Amino acid sequence: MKSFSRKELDYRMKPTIRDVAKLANVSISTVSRVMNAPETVVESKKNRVLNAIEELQYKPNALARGLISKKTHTIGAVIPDIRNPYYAEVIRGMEDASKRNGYSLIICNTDRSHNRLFSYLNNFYEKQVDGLLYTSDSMYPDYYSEVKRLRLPVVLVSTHSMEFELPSVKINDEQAAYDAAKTLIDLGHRRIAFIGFELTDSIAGQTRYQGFVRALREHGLESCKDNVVFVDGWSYDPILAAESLVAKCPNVSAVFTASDELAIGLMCYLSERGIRVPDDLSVIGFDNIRMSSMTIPRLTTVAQPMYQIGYRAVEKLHAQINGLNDPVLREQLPHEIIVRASTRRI
Amino acid sequence: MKSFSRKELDYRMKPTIRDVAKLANVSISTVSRVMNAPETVVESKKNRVLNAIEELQYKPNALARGLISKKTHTIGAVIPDIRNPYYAEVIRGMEDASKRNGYSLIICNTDRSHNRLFSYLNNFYEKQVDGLLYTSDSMYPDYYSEVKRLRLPVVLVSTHSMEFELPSVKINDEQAAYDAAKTLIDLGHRRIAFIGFELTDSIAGQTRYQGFVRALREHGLESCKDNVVFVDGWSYDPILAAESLVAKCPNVSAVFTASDELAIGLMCYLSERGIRVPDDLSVIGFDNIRMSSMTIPRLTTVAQPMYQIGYRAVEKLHAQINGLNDPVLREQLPHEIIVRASTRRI
DNA sequence: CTGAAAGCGCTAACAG
DNA sequence: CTGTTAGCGCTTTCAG
Repeated sequence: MKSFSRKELDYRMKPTIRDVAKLANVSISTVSRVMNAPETVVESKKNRVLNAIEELQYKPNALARGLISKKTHTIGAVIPDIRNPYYAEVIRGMEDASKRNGYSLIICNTDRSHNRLFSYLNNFYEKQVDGLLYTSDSMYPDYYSEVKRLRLPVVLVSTHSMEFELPSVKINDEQAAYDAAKTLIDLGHRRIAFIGFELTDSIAGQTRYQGFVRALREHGLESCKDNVVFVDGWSYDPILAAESLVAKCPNVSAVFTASDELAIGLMCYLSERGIRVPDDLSVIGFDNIRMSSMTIPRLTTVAQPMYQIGYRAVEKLHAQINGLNDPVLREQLPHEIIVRASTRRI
Repeated sequence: MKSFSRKELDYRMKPTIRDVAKLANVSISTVSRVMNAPETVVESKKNRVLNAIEELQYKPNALARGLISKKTHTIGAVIPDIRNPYYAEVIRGMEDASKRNGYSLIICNTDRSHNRLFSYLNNFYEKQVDGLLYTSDSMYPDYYSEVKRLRLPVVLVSTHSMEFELPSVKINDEQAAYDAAKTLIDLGHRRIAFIGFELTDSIAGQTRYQGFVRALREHGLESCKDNVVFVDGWSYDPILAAESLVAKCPNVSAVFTASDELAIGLMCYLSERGIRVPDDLSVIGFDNIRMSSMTIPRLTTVAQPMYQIGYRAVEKLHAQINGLNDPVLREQLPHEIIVRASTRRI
């Protein structure tokens, strides 16, 4: 009954459950039990197994486990571009939450390419990931139906979908933009401009512009609503954007930008043109990336809880994977205005 | 001969190779063959299989495959902190190279915790990753022996080891620091200071300080070699570091910092103290992170090819995994001085 | 409480 | 060229 195809403790091969069983003089089921339900194994055998495991430095093969359990404890994340400090921070939250909940994180950059998006989805499916984190892009119907067909749990991160019933976590972009504009207005500014993301971006583009416009409207400043420059949110040059804005609206006293990078580029451009911030122009950014506290002058901005967004997203995914209760489908985390030195009362 | 434990095309279950075989009316081996060696299958059957695959939207289970092939096409990367713009850029290179070579990337943040480092190593091993990317930390003997014991291919990224025969890719830190200091000296500066990483960091700490000192020595400026402040490379506050330096060396005309973030913090601090860059003080950074081209003034710095470091690291790992020829064990990529506006001739 | 046996989904000899 | 048959390493009934 002895298997000839099997090694006799060949030191070059990774030890398997069989080796442990042999050494401990029990069946492989018993070994399996001490790993998955130790309380069902009698003390004496359990110890023998534990010792064998220790001696062999045995570690279970997750592939074999996953093949049976249908769980890989791995989740896939698609991100537009990890170099963006915003996403870097979000990912950090995802990582920590993943570690906390026993998952590994496979990260993929999409550059918003539809092809890559699908290619990664396919790859995730083949690798049997337990779930998918879909970041900062709107949910396309064809992507949705594919995800649905593959029965892959998903949570949307820094984006959401009204069209589909998908869990998501993000801030309230419209309100955040409103608050930013309101901050400027409360400081006495009446000629305000905006650098935003294109309106085709329904998540960070439209919403923030709408918030900006609502603030203007509520304060009788509707004439400002054309003091706007839109950039492609995925491949913009902050300096160029600044240049366009200054050319288009030379007489404003404050500008709100849809990202801190845009604000930083603007301040760089202004500085080189001899325009002082905040003396000549107030600037308020968006995101509160780390760098924004070291700009010259330090940047006033609306802070997003980036780390928490990532962290919470994993928790939601975990809940979904395990059928746990998760009361709020579309979750909104609070934003906050951080007043620093780039804005002033006028 | 019919298996009762197997479904009859239950729509809720993922299709397996068996379903494809049944539908195409061939054996599972044939299906396997059209996936792995299509040329060995006769056209007619191949088409039937292909159609069945298409109809069922069949996708092979990578776990089952990996269990046999001993390859998961997955690599693990340990990184100190993904939020650091330097690593973010490196990871982007890793990602692209991974995609290119058919790997998925599992990313883990260590915060340089020894525990996390080992815990992730263990996890990688259980998940049967094909190889390991070890970033920016020196190789500890106990870690090395564990990696060795697990027979896990490794490449060191932005770090290297003279003690162990491990492939690595990084720049020449000593020379890069030398060049930075030399740039300042060539500009006429004679009172130069340095903000560096602690000397216990043998990779980015010692080497850069040594390069700095060598430049001083070669130009008879050895008296400057104590114009130095060291920070913990993993948890420093750039503003605090700047404060220390200015307090310690109030009379220097130029400072070289071991990272762009340190330089940015310094410029922020200086600006708030009314010290002008570069008029009163020249500053040269290190890394050339994206932000450094938008600082006020734009930062002169020594550029590391971060993206390429990550990219090349994956290629080296790939070569190692597959026993391909890779002539240079310890690879050094070129750095470059980028002169912008934060330095001036004196 | 414990072992034998049957797979998870797939690849790889090995015969035909 | 193609089907049959063993497993990869592990979990999970099912008897005992």
